Amino acid sequence: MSADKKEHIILTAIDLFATKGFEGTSIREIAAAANVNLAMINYYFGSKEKLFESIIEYKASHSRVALEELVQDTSLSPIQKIDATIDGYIDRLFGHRNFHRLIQQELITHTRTTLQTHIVNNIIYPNSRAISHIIEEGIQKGDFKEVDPRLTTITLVGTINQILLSTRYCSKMLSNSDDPDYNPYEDESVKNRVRNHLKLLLHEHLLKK
Amino acid sequence: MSADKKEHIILTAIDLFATKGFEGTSIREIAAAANVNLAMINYYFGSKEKLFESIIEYKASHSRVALEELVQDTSLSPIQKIDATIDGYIDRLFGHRNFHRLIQQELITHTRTTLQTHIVNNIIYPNSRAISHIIEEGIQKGDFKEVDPRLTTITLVGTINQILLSTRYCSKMLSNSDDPDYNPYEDESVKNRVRNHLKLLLHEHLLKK
Amino acid sequence: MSADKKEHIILTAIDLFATKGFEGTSIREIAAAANVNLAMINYYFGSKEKLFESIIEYKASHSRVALEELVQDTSLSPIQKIDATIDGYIDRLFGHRNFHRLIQQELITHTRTTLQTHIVNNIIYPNSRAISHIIEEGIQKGDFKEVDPRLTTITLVGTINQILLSTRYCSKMLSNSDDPDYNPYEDESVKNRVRNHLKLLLHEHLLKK
Amino acid sequence: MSADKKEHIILTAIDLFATKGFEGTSIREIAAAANVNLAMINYYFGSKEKLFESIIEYKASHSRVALEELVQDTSLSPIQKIDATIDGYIDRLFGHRNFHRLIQQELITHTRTTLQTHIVNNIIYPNSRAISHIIEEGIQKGDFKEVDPRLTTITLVGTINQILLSTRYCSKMLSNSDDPDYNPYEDESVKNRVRNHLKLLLHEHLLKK
DNA sequence: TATGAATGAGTTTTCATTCAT
DNA sequence: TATGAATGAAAACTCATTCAT
Repeated sequence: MSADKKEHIILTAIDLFATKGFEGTSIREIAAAANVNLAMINYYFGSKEKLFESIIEYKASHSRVALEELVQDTSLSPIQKIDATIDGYIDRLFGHRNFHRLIQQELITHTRTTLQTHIVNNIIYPNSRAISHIIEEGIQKGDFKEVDPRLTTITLVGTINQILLSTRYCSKMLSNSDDPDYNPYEDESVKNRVRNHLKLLLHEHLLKK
Repeated sequence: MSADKKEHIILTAIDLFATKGFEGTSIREIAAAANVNLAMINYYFGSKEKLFESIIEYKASHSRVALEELVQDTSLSPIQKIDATIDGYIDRLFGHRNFHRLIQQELITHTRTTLQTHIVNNIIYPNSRAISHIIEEGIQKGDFKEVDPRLTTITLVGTINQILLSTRYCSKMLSNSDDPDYNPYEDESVKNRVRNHLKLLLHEHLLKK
Repeated sequence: MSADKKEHIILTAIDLFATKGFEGTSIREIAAAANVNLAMINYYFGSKEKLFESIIEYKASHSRVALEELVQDTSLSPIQKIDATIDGYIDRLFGHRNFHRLIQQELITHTRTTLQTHIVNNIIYPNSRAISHIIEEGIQKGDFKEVDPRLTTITLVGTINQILLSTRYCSKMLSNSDDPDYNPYEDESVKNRVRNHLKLLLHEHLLKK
Repeated sequence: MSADKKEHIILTAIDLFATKGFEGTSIREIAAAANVNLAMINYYFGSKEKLFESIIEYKASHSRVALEELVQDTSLSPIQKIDATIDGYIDRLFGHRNFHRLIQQELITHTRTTLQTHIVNNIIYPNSRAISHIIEEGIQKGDFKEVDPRLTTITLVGTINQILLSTRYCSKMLSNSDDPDYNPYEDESVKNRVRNHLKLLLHEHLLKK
């Protein structure tokens, strides 16, 4: 099978898994939506669960965050790194929100324990730890106040996650919209509003006066 | 069926749904875990989906938040209301974290559209709007800065949700623990740490110097 | 339980069985429709099947046809007996059409073999045989032609059954009506039309010129 | 699945549905009788109800009656058309008596309303109307008396249906047989007797002297 | 490599019936 | 006598997976 087709299946599966959940989606539906043969999915991915793992792997390799490099970067001040993190996070998570929702579901439920461990240890935690390191660096350098680095990280990540959680909630909260067709995630003004809020919030929280 | 038994089934189902998802949990499992006859669940709740709705209803009526009263309360200053909200939210959400996870899953996925609308309109959104109102009141009174009330609310809610999301992530982030038996949600020091972080964060963000 | 209540259940069950079939009707539905306790039906009739038998018994004793007496009656000529049979049959079957449909279903299918034998031997066949006897008597007396008495009986019974079979078919055929609320069986003009047709048909067929 | 296997399942289902009713027959039984996997029936027909619809469709396309052509045929006189109709009907209905019983059950009960409408409008009524047309043509041409065409049609159809209704009733009435193994529908003498009776009956009823 | 057909184990749901009171 | 609660058995249906080609 061409790599293109494999990718096509993965992208189709991400959307379905994200909106219907892993057990709520049948490989029959995925096959139909991706316009491929039902048996092919098992043939090429091995099983439904392996398909899920392939999705994780594919995304992990295609959208790795440059956070670790950011941490190492000596040309930027800690607060500049924080701003860069906010900008990067918002762009990336808003763009891959379905994959992100997938991950979150997998974290909330934990049927596939080893996979969850993998996700936490290799995807979620490293990113959070990198942000924490930036904050710790700022504290050490005397730029930042003696805040709780881990919880500050959680606030940053949690705010974005809360927005990504539910289109409906997000629309109601940020646009007072009940229109089911409105997509707040592709509204640049929403993105800017979030960016500004987070930067303001964290500057106040982190920077010494 | 006695109300006790009905409640027992609901509480059992919440835990299972929360950890394995709605589709990932069979009513067989629920029946076994609750030690009741398989057919009884359908007999008394009508269907698996109706059981889910019963859970929402039950929880909505048993754990209604006193937020609206807090908004109306004239004896408290806006910042005191924010502090009370943080204290109340943390206690309540930590205590009902499984139900809370259930709700979040339902929001991420949206197979049951009308139920989701119900949850957003009647449970999630009213609480968030109440918090926003407190912030707006503070701004009007001149106590608070001209922040974004909605996004500030999202930060408050999102931080707690992020912590509740995954025990594993929370343990790693807040206790550096890989022990699968450690429960950070019943660790008072964790709760206090979160409380202090949120109060500090929001005081800085909201209060005029 | 009062006899009235028992009768009420039976009458309710007849209507449900007639329109949804025996296996297509649950005793739960019957209990709900008759406004009685579900367990009571089993308690008083023993089982669903026994309820069915009770229906047969009840109807057999409450609407027994006077055909046998008609056969014996020496004051009427054979053709007068035929006319009386037509009149009586139409009135009775049109009035009890739901019970009649019940019986017909039971004859088409034959899951309950002994009950079917009972119905044929004690309800259906005796009536048909009585009509055949009248015809045979007419032949013997020289009033009637040498027709096939059994098949002539079947034509008489079959014509009425065909009309009773399906309200929709009957409405379309006899009234050109597609109105789902129209009830041809309570339309006196329809009954008269059927009566006249059958009498004309059988007079021509039976009577010597 | 091969068309043969599909046909095999349909034919098996017709027999079971005809003798036990639709709700009285489980797809398990059908699968066992047809020697196919239980899941395959749902897999290929979609559901039990869809299987039923497939049966109707299959039969409708495989045994369409040539009645409409008969109506148009100008080389035959009306009474010749009637005779041809009788011959054709008897052969066809006797041959497909199980499917015919199926249809009749579906007409008596009416759980599946739209399907019933389909059957009446597309299968039953067109045939009856075609026969009525022949009779009307005979009346117009002056060959036939001014009879009731619709009721005369019902008599023709109803007589055959009455015979097909129940093997037991038919055996007792036409052969005085209580032998449960006797099949009157494959007895040529029975068929001839019915043919002759109907022709005699209708000739007398229709033809001017 | 690719796929239509097939299947066994699982699901939810419905049912007639029985039980405890 | 009467009934709300409970239950075992069976129903229809769905599913991921495998097989034969």
